[in-house]
Amino acid sequence: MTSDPALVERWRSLLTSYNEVAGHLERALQETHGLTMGEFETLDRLITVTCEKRRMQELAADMYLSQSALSRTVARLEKGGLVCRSLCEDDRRGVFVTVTEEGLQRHTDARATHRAILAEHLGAQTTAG
Amino acid sequence: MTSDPALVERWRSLLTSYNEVAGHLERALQETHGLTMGEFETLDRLITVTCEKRRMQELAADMYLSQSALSRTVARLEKGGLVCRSLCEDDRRGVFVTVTEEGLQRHTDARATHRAILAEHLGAQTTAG
DNA sequence: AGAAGTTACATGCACGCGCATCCAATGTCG
DNA sequence: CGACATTGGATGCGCGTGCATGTAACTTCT
Repeated sequence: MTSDPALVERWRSLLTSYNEVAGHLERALQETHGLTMGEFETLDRLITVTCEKRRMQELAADMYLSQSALSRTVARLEKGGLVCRSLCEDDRRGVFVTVTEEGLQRHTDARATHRAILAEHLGAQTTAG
Repeated sequence: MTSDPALVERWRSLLTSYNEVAGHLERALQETHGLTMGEFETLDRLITVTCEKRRMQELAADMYLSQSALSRTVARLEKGGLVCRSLCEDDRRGVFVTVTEEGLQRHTDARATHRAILAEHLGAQTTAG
């Protein structure tokens, strides 16, 4: 119970797989599209969703980024012209995030890289490297 | 081919699982034993192995940490008295890393926390949360 | 309405990371 | 032996993160 080697094994696999893929993904996205993995994932979440505007907290709930990390990530994306932050009138604490056309374009470009890296480094190992 | 939603799905699962577990693990290890996840994993590698001494690069190859990250991690562990760095006489560029008794003790303590967190946050989800 | 509590996001701070680079010790070749 | 490339590891630097906190906008309770 307390000594469950299989569990540790699974964790090491997860750790290895994650770092393998994340490392390559981060590098590839960065040097090809100037995007952090978190930035790409954020764009991805923003675009995948049906409604065009999303509030920060919805985004945060959807993904793994902490609230502060998301805040800064969106700030960076906005600074790069990839998204817009606009005030929510219903609840003026809230912030809506919208993808700009440039953001959409960048995401589309980056998606190719993304898929390629996944295929290369995640496709090989069936379940756990 | 280029559009393989299953692959992306797997990646998102991996991402979510990893961050879920890693987050809790990091916090738990930190506040209970004053160890980073990387520090714990390093100790773990050092101890699991049969031979008592390990060279930096062997360690690095075994785990996901980059060379620089490992260097600093070991430096921190040494500063905390958990490992010792000793020169390798055969190749005086090399550095041997040895776990001290205190390091062994700390690892044993932390292992319990480690297992508990894994059971709690990795045991629940069968393959991919 | 006014005070106290809660929620949404931003920000100061310290920290670990990767990359590029530096330094010392080997190895190679003429 | 001396010059050049290579390897093992340490370190300067910039960056993204989480935690704790700050600020503004709701909410609740009296």
